[in-house]
Amino acid sequence: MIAKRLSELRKKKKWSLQYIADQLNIAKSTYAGYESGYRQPSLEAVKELATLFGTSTDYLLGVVDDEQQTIELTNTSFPITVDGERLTEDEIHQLIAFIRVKREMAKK
Amino acid sequence: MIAKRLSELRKKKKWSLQYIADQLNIAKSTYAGYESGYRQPSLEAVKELATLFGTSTDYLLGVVDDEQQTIELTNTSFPITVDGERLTEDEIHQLIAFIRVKREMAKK
DNA sequence: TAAAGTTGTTCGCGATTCGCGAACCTATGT
DNA sequence: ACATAGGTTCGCGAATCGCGAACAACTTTA
Repeated sequence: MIAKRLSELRKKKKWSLQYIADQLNIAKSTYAGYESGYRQPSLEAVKELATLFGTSTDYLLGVVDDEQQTIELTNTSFPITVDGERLTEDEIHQLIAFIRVKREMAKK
Repeated sequence: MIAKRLSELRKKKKWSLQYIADQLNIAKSTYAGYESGYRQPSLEAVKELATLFGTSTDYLLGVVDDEQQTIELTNTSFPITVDGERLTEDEIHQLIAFIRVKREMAKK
């Protein structure tokens, strides 16, 4: 599974095997092994690859199928900030209302 | 890192080494090696452990901490949705502007 | 209370897998 | 034609794996 995901992500980014190998400080053939399924990356390498590709290890390992996490504002348990300052519950509700009104008006 | 996390999680759940080993179909000594740091679990084992503990591989591997992740709107790394519908770049900018204006007015 | 389990730790063993450079092919550019 | 870059595969030595065994410290059972 990780082999397929790595191959897809790399092609999407149009990166070469050598480039990724350089970023992780491993041999080109080593990384090639990851993509072909001939080798399994170390846990450390998996972490670095997730960072490099801007995705999660859960995605690389196939635990989840979404490359990127999406944040649903109406149902989020995460703190949300603007300019580093956290939004209050009320502010988030205002933003949601704003978006809903905006969309409703766009329909007419 | 994974060793520490596994040990913490197992104790929190009050499970024995043997119980986890049975769930993963590996030897007790093998799992013990994971917790002591003497061995590294396979990628497959990491996935199964995340499922068993009800956590993410990102947490097990130490990519993220248990602390809640905060989403900075001005640095939108994730897609954001309201009622399941994704916000456009413009909409996000409007929300940011809205919050900034609101804060500025609150100062006066 | 003696015997039988349970738990967690560590060890050595054989087998597996790792990471590497080398070699090779194809395509592209000089 | 030659050089360069990307991608694939191979064999090698070294590192690591997963296992059962053995052990001490408790806890449970008879």
